[in-house]
Amino acid sequence: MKNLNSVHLNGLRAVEAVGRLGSLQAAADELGVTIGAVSQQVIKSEAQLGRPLFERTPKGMTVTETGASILARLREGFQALSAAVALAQHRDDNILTISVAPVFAARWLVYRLDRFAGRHPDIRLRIDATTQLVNPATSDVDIGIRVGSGHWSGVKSELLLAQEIFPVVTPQIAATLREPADLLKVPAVVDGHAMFKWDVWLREAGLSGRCMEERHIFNDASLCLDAAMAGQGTMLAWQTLAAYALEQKCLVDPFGIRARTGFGHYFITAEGVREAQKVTAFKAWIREEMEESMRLFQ
Amino acid sequence: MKNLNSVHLNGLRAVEAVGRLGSLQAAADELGVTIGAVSQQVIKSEAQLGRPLFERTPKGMTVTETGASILARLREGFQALSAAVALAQHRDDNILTISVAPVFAARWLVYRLDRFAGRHPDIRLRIDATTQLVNPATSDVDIGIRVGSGHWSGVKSELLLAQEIFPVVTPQIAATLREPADLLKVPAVVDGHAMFKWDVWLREAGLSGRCMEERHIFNDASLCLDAAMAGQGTMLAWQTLAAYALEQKCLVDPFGIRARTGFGHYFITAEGVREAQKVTAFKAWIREEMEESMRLFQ
DNA sequence: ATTCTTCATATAGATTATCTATATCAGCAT
DNA sequence: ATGCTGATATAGATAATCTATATGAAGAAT
Repeated sequence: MKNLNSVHLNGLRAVEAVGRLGSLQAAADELGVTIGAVSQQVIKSEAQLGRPLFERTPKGMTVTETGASILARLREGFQALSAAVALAQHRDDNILTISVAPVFAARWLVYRLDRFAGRHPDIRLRIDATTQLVNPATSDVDIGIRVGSGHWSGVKSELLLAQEIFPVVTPQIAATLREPADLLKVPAVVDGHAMFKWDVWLREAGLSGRCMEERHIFNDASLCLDAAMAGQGTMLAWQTLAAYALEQKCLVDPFGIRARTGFGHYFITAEGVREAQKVTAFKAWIREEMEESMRLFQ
Repeated sequence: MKNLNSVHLNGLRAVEAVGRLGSLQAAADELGVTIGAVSQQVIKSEAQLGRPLFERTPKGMTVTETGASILARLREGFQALSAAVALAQHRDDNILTISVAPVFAARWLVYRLDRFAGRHPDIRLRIDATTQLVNPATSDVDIGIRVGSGHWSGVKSELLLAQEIFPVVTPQIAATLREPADLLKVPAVVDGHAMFKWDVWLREAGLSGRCMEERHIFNDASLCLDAAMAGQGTMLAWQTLAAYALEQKCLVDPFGIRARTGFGHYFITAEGVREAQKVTAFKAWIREEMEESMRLFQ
């Protein structure tokens, strides 16, 4: 599209408007400039293109034949540009764009969306599932939820839930366990991206210095949980990851021993910006759902 | 498309280029400006649209989700504008655009076009049939042929053929005529737009002061000739109008008396411009065809 | 820990594009 | 002859766009 370097886009727009509207006056009205400006731009554009596009008659300007086919394409072009601008400037205040980790979406949020729709029928969610940290001030996201230290620069973070870890196994495996030390002999499936290690829980369970039989490593926590649900061993899970599987009794926490990792679930919003009502409503709803979800851990 | 008034088209182009090429540097190369210029334009366009279109990462700029759909439309738009510019700047030197009166095209030129194609296989004609006088300097026409005085301002005119008029009738009507005065009793069909009257011919035929029985008036010379060919009377025709009908013996010139109108067929070209070779070739061909066509009047 | 590289942004001021205001021209209608 | 309509030309003001340069952030290499 380097050929556009040899012409002025404003001039092409003037040409298109005159061609479509039939006179300099009508084009000037639409473009918000004077007749003289449009006349100059049309004349200059014809020179840049090396071809007359209009014939001047006492009754006004008529399009030449080749001008007609050129104008048809100009019109397509400016109509597409206009549609782009309309799309950009359109504000649908009833869409809330949230950014969450895929695993959070898949293992906790997706099961609750109907309840959000029931509570807030006027708000539609747009879920951007990504592991990358997002800054709502410089992206088109309204709010994010992430697990981490909470110390991220450039954003406002608000603790939602302190992260606790605990082993999960299938009920069949759980039936073979009598005390926490029995767990040392169960193969462990490992989430390679996890920000914590087994020793954090082992310490909490009074088994400092001991080691798990770590086996398969997964690059996705969801896959890792699937492996545990398939009976391939135990996984060191956290609340939101395991909540639904626990609730459905596909997995159990055999001893109820939980260790804090020092990390947490945080809301992420733009710093120094007054919070939109839909964002406030969403946070309140998430807090209620989280509170209800955590009851099954007591 | 008034919404385009609130944005800068050059800025939208910078946005599109960055979105398509992935970096400020690549976009700057295509647009022929510096990185700083592109950066400023993108930032200003995001402000004008009221929405971020890119997320800035250490590896470069990535498109936001809504940015992607906006950029898709911008791309369509600039591709169409680029196609328009390419179309305008394209020079097909093998197309010759001529402007002739519709009646000249229909009654004389169209029957000879195969011979032009045979003689000049590399030149394609684009025939703009219109009664309006054309100025090749200010339109996209290369050459015109018109009947008139030849005194038109702003153009160069070159006599091709002096206009002569003569009555034409069907062979059946001709068989009933013995001398020119017999024609006075034949109904005359009249071309309302003709620049001459019957008295010009009557004077030449030695019938000054006499009158034809003028009947139906037509606003199109071709229709008028059709009426004559349908046996509805005599028409005062001129050479190029009647040539083909005479050649096919659908009509005859009963007495061979022709009067000069003072008008002529003229080539019309742009003043003070060196003639393109294809224009010269076309004129030479027309002169040969005209010469051959006029032989049947001798 | 330090240095280098890559990519984007900010700023000041120069250059170019675009605009307004006004005068003028051509053709048509009265 | 006059008035109206529509386009064009011109001078100069205003805004858009650009270059040159400095700066900042993040990641890679040492």
